[in-house]
Amino acid sequence: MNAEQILKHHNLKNTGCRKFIINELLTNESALSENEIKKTLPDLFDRVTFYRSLKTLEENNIIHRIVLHDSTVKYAINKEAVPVADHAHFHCKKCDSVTCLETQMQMPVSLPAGFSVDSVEVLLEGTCPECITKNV
Amino acid sequence: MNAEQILKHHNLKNTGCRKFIINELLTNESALSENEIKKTLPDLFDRVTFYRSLKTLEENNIIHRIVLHDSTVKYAINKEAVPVADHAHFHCKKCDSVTCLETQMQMPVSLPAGFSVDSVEVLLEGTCPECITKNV
DNA sequence: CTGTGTGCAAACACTTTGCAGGTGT
DNA sequence: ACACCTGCAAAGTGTTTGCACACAG
Repeated sequence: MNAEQILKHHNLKNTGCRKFIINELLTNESALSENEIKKTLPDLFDRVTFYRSLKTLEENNIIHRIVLHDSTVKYAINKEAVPVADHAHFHCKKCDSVTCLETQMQMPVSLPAGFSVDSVEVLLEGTCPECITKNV
Repeated sequence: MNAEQILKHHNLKNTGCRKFIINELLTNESALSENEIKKTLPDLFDRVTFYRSLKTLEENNIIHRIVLHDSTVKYAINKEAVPVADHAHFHCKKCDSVTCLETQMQMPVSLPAGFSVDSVEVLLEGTCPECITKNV
């Protein structure tokens, strides 16, 4: 599905900013921050429009938000094959890229009594394959 | 160990703001945000001093920083019994409290090939025991 | 006494809100 | 035509930096 199809499928208007965000995320392996999304065309859309579009896309489960340990926020496309609830994220501290790991997640802790858990987020940090091979 | 002992043990000067932060975190079950720490005495120390003290305490492994999915930051005391690297955090969406779960963590994903992992962070979200019993 | 911590002012980055005008359907 | 999206201005929040003074060791 391309950007226009995705938007139509979610009954959202097919606007420039939304299409642009979806396309940037579709053509990119890793999750992107707002600034990284805008990198190719920095002044095409207003900052505010970006925030509102990102919010809309997130609310409609087209993208998901990833918050790193240093508080930076990145976004990634939701893929059917990789349900948001069930995958972990990998943050490479060398190149700062964030990847959705497509492997299914297991419950990481033995659930303590009395807590009711709605969602689990897992963030791995380390070095990604590209950086490991580069730094030989 | 009390606040002064902790600071001395880490070769840090025994200053008011540092003592205050450590004491607030020691006397509290849950992790606290900057604003929550300051709640009891809002104007005792400058905002900037808080940030610098929090940074120092974090760098010296006296406290650790927890970033929630909504980007808010909380801090918790490092306990010997609960190594930072090995415990998960629980965020109650009802009362907004954050708890360090003292149970040992298992590796949540089957490690994909080629990635080198330094650290794992796990954030559970849901409802805490107190809120569950209250809302009967 | 000396190096470090603190307070104040200012700047910066990120995000939200209100409103007027433009656009998709 | 109408609802909704966008751009601009402005404000709010969280955080950092520079500098002069104060304080702990």
